Amino acid sequence: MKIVLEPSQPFNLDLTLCCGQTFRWEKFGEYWYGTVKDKPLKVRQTGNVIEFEGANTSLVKTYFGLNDDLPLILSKITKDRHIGEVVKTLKGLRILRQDPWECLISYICATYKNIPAIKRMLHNLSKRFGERTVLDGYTLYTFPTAKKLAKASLWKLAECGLGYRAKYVYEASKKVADGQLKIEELKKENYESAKKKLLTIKGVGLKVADCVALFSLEKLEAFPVDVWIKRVMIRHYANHFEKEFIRKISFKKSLTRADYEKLGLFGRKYFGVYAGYAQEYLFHFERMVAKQSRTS
DNA sequence: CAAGTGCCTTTATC
DNA sequence: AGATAAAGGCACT
Repeated sequence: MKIVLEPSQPFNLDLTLCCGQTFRWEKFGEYWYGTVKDKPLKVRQTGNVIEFEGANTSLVKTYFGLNDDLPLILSKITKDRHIGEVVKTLKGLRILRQDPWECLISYICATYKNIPAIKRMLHNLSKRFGERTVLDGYTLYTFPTAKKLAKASLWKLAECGLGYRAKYVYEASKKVADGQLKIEELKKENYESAKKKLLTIKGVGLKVADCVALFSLEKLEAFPVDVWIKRVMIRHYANHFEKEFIRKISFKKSLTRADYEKLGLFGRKYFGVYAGYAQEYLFHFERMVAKQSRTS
């Protein structure tokens, strides 16, 4: 099937899938292959045409954020010269609407790991506990359900490379499997309330909760603060904070709860209701710059 | 190439 | 409240 994008609505599939918000898409030839919910999906973009197989148009539009009015969002978050440059460079990157369950487990696993390692963990989990499907001769695995992971042994989860995260994944799986946590329902709640409930899960701190809220619960005002965003704040937004605060977070390796809240609140106040978009643009740009300066 | 550092952090403890 | 340590193991230098 096909979607023809409005010329006024920029979209860049490669950027959207490569910027680090999602971890399980793979490109084979022309097409990107992945699974959404429990179905394999392939997608490619040629200019303003999106071709796909495995889902209906409505799901594809929702999943890839194509219902967002991107020009409006980008104009709202463009508050200064730096973000202006970033937006210009990465225009077309959209926030996905991922499956909340997969997103939760992904970001529990993501703590204190780099992206290649996160991809490896999630691939191992899916290969071992997900459903195997084949599309165009490529083997794809669906993300395992909560029930499936709740029945797995801690030892087998750890074997997927989760390390100490295995117990968090296991506990979260039980909570979701037995209905203690209705994660889909959190979409209906506001940002603060959804975040509060996510924080009751072990292994979910402020950063993970913000990522799940932003990437799967439609909370576009969430502003996750990780090491990269911390660097962005120090490099480009230091004048919005006291010198002493910047000095302190530059020196310290990890943020205190209060430090995190301060940076997150700044992000939401400064960039507004679409702060999450600003976060992802700034995040990806900063990582690209870092990569470039390494290879040059 | 080996060894060291860092990783989209969180929890436990004091 | 804030500081500190510990936690798999992989990826990069």
